[in-house]
Amino acid sequence: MTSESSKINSAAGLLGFAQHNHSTCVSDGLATAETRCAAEGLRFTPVRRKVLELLLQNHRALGAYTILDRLREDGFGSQPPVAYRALDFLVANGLAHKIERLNAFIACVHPSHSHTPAFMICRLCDTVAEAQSSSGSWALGDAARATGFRIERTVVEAEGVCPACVDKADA
Amino acid sequence: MTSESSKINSAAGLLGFAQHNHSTCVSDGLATAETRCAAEGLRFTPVRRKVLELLLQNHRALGAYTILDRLREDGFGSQPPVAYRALDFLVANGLAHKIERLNAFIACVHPSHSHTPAFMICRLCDTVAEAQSSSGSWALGDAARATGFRIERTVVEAEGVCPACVDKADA
DNA sequence: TATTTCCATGTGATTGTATAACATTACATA
DNA sequence: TATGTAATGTTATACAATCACATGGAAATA
Repeated sequence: MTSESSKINSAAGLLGFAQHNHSTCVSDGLATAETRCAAEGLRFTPVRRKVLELLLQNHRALGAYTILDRLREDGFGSQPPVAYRALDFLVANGLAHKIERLNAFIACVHPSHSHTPAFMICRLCDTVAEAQSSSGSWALGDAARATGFRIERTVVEAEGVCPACVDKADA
Repeated sequence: MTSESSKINSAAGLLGFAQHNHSTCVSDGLATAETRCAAEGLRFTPVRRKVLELLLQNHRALGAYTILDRLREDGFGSQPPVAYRALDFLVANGLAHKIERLNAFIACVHPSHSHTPAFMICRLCDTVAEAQSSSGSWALGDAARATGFRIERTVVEAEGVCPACVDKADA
């Protein structure tokens, strides 16, 4: 890696903030998940599929109980574990991420390769954009290596105001 | 900034993992807080002082309800808002930080200057070490500037195994 | 095919985290 | 003393996450 910028997707590619044809996000996401699960012998069951579909519907993070409500409407189980188990599966297999700052979940935008995700959260419109970085590229990595701390997972979440909301914010 | 390492305190200085004379941590922390509050016209009340003292007692994050229990033992109010308001005050004034990953709180180890904190959390002994970085130095900053996203706060938390626990982890 | 095994789903109950809403008290100052 | 403000206290409730246990179906094995 030559510069810090190289570690992050070009800004124009940041889904969520950028204009894009959202109609394909859901279908593409589900198709990718289907393929991946088949390839790895994972069971992409109806509940799991439904939850991923809900997460893909917009580039916002959904709380577990919001998801639960939608599941109930669709005739699935209505107790918390139903949602949490599906979410655990999706997160464990890189199809979704948990946004710790919000205690909420979002679909992964590039589930194909393993990565250390980084997020930008707009506090006004709640849109969440996922940036990509290679693992261990953060400055923390240096301090960790020096101390002997073994990093297993890293949470990087920036909170602020997205381009579309900047006008509102200054008003 | 010349290299990534320059953004983070030298590893040896990472309190929490490093050997240090802990007996002064509490008293020093309280004294610093006292001075700062006086200087800035903030009221360092008994509850707030007690909560900071509890947080300073070890380099671990405490949940709000653990704090609440200790407050009750000391004759303070025992309902959630009592703890949360004190914690809000401490966080707002840079005397403590919230560890989002754990939904828990920890005393700041260098409350003197404003900073964007970064944490290393040991999943075995629950020790949390705070590293320091200048704001905007993270790789995310580049992507943010390019997109037009205005970062107001950044959460950086690494989870893993601390030097002291590495042996246990591999067993 | 029958059976066993494993995994996923479902439910009820419980614990933990956080805030809303409102009443009261302590303190500074006019 | 009267008044405004900040802090504290209490009740109740919303939201997040997990435990324990029962059921059912798909896949593997005999």
